[in-house]
Amino acid sequence: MCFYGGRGLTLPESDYFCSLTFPAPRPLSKPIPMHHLSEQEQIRRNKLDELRSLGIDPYPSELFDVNFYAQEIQDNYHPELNNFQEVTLAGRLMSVRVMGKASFAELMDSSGRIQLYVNRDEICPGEDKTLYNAVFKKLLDLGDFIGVKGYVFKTQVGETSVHVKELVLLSKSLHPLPVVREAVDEATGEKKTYDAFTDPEARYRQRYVDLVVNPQVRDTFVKRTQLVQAMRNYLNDKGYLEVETPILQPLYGGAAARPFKTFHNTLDMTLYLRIANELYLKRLIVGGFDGVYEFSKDFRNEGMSRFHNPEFTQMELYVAYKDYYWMMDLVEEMVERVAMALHGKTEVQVGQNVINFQRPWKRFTMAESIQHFTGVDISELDEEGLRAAAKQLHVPLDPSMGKAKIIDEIFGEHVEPKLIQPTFITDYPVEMSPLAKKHRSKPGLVERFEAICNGKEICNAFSELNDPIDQRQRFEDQLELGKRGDTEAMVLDEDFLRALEYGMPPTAGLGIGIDRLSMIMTNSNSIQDVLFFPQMKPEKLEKAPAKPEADNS
RNA sequence: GAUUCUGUAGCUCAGCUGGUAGAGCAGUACACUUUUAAUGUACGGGUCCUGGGUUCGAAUCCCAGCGGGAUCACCA
Repeated sequence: MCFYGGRGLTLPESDYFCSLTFPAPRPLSKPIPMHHLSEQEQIRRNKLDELRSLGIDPYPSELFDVNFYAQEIQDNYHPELNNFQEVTLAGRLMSVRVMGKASFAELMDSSGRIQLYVNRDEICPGEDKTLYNAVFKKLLDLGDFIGVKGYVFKTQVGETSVHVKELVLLSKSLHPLPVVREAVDEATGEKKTYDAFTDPEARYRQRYVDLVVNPQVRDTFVKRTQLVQAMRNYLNDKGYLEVETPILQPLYGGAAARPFKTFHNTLDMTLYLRIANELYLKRLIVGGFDGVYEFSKDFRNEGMSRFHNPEFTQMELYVAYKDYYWMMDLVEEMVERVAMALHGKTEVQVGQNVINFQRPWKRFTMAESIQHFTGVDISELDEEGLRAAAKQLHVPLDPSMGKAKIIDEIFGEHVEPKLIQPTFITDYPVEMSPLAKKHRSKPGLVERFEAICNGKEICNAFSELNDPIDQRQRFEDQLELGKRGDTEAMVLDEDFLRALEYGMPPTAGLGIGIDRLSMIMTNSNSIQDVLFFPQMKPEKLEKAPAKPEADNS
């Protein structure tokens, strides 16, 4: 069966490379005056025409079945085994070294790279040497997708290579890729990279280019996905239900943050993009599920930094009949498992530090941690005393700050940045946690913990507040804050209160920042490095020619 | 939002006290049948982010704007 026709310059005996009737050459493409073309871009466009005039479709439709990937050949080829003697590979052409009638090239597929050996008389066994002399040497460019068939061997210098017997163009690249090259320094044995594609703006805007030329970027995103999969597997094994809740919400809730606002035309109403999942997931616990979780994009209309993107990913989990101590155990186990899944060990290099996620993690109450790092015992202090302590510790305050906020400032200034190894901080002031249950024995505190790692919070969890009367009071306190101008104060969600009134079992809840955890697990310095397409201002592109207005008459 | 650095060829970067731009890689052409940052020779390639200003003359100095990075503030 021939399912790969349309190639004029390929070998007829191959399934993939069979020759059928040529497609009629299209009219030569003229330079399209959409934007300024560089010399190299124009040359590549000209090559399209030349290819078509040779009967070669630069964008063939037929599938191209590969039977191996570059990496598995690199890993498993042994000359004495004489394996990989019929391989079909496809990928981008990343380098070419022409040496007369033979050439070396590098093919990159989704797994990695492998060298190709292309010999004129092997790919052109007959009189016609056009495929080699014209197509391969002149009309192919770095970045083009090609397919090859051949056998694997080792060159004299020991490089595992594919001896190409057949070669086809699968897709022409019109935009030159950055040419990044690597070499091993003979003196030091270190790998050196030349002309790396490093400009952050270009890398983030054109992530596709970043992914093509920077293999470590690809690794980072694969690890991010593995992280999510490891968590999902863990939670599924426990029998919890993955669910989906609304992103467009008439009321936003579950966190202290400013929302994005949008509008639904048919309903004629304002909607908000969710800032957290909490209130919907708890409704599902009310509804009778024992354990529910959601990986969710949340949206917060706030400042951006290397730790903040306007949309970010959280995993929230709620489990009935549990409390926050139980949830700490779960977090330890789950994150340890993530580290193992990604690195095969519990230690992870992050910047200058090696972070060890092995259980058990250290646990301090917030007051203990402050005492440990500052020597000040805040647990018995009133607002006046806290203010004095903050001043002594050089923590800047403003007069509007209450007791809880002052404690939070001291903690943020003197404790959090020093917690490098994963550490649980427990028992927060009630004013900062309007959705958490009051502590069973410590007045003024709630049953809440955060896990801090590398100086940053990676998760936040409580014994969930399920007393509807208390919850209403907390919401009303938030409304007061809102009236006083706190733009992040929570709004009162009457339906959520109604749900609690029906009764919610004691429940432990968790929110874990997937982007933050990904940064740590991949040793990334910026959230932009763990988001494929971080939010950026629009790029100034040259204007396309004005489109005629659609005729709606 | 504040401070600061930054924007030059497809990529990485030079470009001094102002005189209309250079290098390496990439590209084009030729040579070369096991190379590997292949090599050799030759040749092309620029809206110096944008707009003003100063000047005989601006990539360079000044002002404004746009984009980006870093740090800080708010936040996860």
